Amino acid sequence: MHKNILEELTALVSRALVKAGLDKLPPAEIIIDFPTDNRFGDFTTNIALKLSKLLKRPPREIAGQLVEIIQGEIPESALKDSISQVKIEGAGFVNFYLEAGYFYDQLGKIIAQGKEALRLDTGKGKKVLIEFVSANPTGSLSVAHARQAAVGDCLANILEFLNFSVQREYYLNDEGNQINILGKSVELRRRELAGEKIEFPENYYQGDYIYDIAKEADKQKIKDGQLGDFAAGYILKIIKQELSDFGVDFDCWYSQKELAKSGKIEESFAQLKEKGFLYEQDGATWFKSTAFEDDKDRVVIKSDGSQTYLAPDIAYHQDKYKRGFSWLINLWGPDHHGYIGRIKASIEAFGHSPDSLSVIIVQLATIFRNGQPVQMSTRRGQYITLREILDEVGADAARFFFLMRRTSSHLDFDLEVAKKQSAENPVYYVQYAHARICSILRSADIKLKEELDLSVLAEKEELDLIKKMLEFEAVLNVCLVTCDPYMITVYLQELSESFHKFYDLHRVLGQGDALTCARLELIKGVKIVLSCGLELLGIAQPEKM
RNA sequence: GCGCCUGUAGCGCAACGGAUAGCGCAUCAGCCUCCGAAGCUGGUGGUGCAGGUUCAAUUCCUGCCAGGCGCACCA
Repeated sequence: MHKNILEELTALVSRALVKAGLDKLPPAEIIIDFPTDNRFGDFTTNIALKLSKLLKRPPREIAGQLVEIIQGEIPESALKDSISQVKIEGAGFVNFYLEAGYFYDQLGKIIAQGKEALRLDTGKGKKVLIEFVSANPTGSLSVAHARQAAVGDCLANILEFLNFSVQREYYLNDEGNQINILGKSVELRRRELAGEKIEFPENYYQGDYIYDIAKEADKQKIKDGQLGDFAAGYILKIIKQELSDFGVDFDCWYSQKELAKSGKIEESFAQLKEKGFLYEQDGATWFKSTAFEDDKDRVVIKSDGSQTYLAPDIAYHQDKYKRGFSWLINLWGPDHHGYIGRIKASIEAFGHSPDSLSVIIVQLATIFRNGQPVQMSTRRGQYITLREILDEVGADAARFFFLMRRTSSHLDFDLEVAKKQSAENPVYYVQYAHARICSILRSADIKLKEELDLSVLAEKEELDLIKKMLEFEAVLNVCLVTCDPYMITVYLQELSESFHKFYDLHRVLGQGDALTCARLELIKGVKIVLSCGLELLGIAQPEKM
């Protein structure tokens, strides 16, 4: 049995190319793929089409030469029992048709090993730090944070599954201007509660939660000067609880205050200065980010002597590398996209490759209720919070909805649809397939002694289902390459569909021992893959609904 | 003005540059004496506009049109 059919086929094609003297393309150009439709075989490669221009020969002629050599190679290869046919089809595609036995072997492996059979060692233990949410502790988490939380956590799950060593981190903005304003907001509200007439500035935090904090601060007799820290601590506790209820747990809460105290900011400035990337102008200190493809240089110390937000951020990213991470992933809101250039510039200034930092811009989600967008204003403290979404639709539906569009796309999230327990709601479609399988397994009262023979699974729907299961690892790879978990949600709906189709046409129970037994194993396999995918999404795998 | 994201069926969306562009809702017609009908089958309906690259473009590039968001010595 082969660990990975894609690698084996790639190797086979590669050898054939060498033998034919046609190895003119870099090895990475050999791509073995799932065909768009399974009437074109089980795997396909477009290599002949790619070579056509280079060799100035018709693609089908090249394909013919390759197929001939490949057919000669097969008896010597590890795939000799698996490949049934290699054919040229269409414009010059080389399509591989596999023996059914291959699929039975793979199914058997999944049943025997469970989800471990689906695991890949792509990461080889590489240390990756994924930073996400990182909202200021000045109010409840918004919808935007909620989507980032879902995407970040799920991406981290996938990377862990692919054997990366992942740390989830939340950068905590626990000092600075916003915290000062937060403290003053609480101070004013406290005086108001004490009966004093106050003017509440527009740029202060308007939400009602400030009153709650003011009451608590009063009870604990917190001094005015401490209110910022007190309020931030109070809110942070709420944020942690919200995230935890959403199924998102961070390994590290990185405090900006601690960073400032550590002297690391000054240290990074000293290094930048030494390298000649800092200069003074108009009374401010500037980082020469234009040396690295930023639009303009950026102020790090303002003319009044205080630091901009960029100052600790430069040191923070530098510190990520110092802690041993070789791949940094940051999830930011779309309002931060202009920030990418300067942060990449800073890591380059310290000699790191800009490619070692992946910045993922998570586009906004618009909340709808019955088809009408819900208006939001953060400034006035009027926005839908993660807490409200959790209370209204639950963590499972919320996570699935946040993940089911490409991360770079806007997302419409209708609370009423997410609440519906019907086909309109894809999360139930997938969970229903899982529950249905569990139900059949519960009804199956069979203790068969007969040898299990999966080869009785010869129906089209049975083979389609097995093939769909085997696509799972390719889906994980797409998630890795695109740094986007959403493809899993698409895949799980497809796998569920294959299962429902099978279920509708073929009965599992009461089909005679041999067939029933094999079909039970088949649906056990589907359950393993569904369950694995749902687990990566952070969504429950219900046995009953 | 500049930058980012998005234009696919009446609506919401899918398609790693690949072969006959898929799915849900809506709508029309069917499928439960039988493992869960929260399911399945069939019908209707199609890539914003104009160029370019490619053997091949919904996908990549340029321009235009339309929508969303962002453009601080704020964080």
